[in-house]
Amino acid sequence: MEEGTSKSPGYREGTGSSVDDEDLDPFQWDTREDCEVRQILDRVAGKWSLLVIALLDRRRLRFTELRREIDGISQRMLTVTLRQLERDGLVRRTVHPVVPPRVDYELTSLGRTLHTTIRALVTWTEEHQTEVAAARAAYDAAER
Amino acid sequence: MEEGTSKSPGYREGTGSSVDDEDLDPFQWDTREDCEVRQILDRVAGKWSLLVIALLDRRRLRFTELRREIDGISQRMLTVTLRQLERDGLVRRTVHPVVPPRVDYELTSLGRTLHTTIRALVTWTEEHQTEVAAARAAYDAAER
DNA sequence: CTGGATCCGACATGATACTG
DNA sequence: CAGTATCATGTCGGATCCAG
Repeated sequence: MEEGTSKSPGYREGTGSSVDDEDLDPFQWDTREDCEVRQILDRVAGKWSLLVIALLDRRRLRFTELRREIDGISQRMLTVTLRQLERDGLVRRTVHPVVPPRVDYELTSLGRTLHTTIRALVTWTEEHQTEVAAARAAYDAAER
Repeated sequence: MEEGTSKSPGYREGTGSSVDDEDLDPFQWDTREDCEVRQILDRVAGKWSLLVIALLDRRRLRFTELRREIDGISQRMLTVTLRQLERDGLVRRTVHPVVPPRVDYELTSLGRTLHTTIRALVTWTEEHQTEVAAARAAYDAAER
């Protein structure tokens, strides 16, 4: 491998109890961003991961189908992205032993729950894109 | 500037009607990931943004305080991160005209709503870290 | 068709020195 | 104290060639 294969040298756990409380110290979860949060965040933040997840959330797709639907992705990145998602248990890869190789990809139940969570972030973006754009315009204008 | 100052050459809008529907095509929002979604995602996915946001969600902090609390961040990245967050309207920067320069940083209301949204992703991570870790272990074990 | 292996450029981050 | 400027480096993503 070469890139996002970070071997995660080790991570503490045990504090993994449900954290629904609002008034918790940021250190409770953010300090250890090298452990789990960042791992997932890096996966989600990838240039194509989100798109692949969204596509697979609709229906299972073949390698070529994904390649065609995304259009703009290199087979290299599609492969890398799928491998990462598969390794994290978010995507299931099924190889059909037929003459022309056929491989299907689909979201696992875990992947589907992540997609649901991610949608919240996307929704936030859609709801506040105007405000962010305005803030940027104001900032850029003032910085002259 | 040098890095994440991506000038966003332009982005379509007008389709910006409220998108609260659940059964929408992934293309409805993911294809244009160069426009808004990715912009925000890149900000959130940054190595330090999340940590800074979490810290500021508790209380306003000075530059040095952030630097000391985070411990591991370079003054350079702290500056860059804060500038990005400020440009996006997530953080407010206040300069006090005193003898030894004093600058305060605090989340804007927009930044606070983003923090809330982000927490969902963090929560997901905490709730499923075990499954992800297991999936990785299984994947790595099988790949030999 | 479904990838694996390489080379390479772009950008993000870190380290260090300097300044108002 | 709160940065800015510069240089070094690691990683990500793209292009290309090769293979089962």
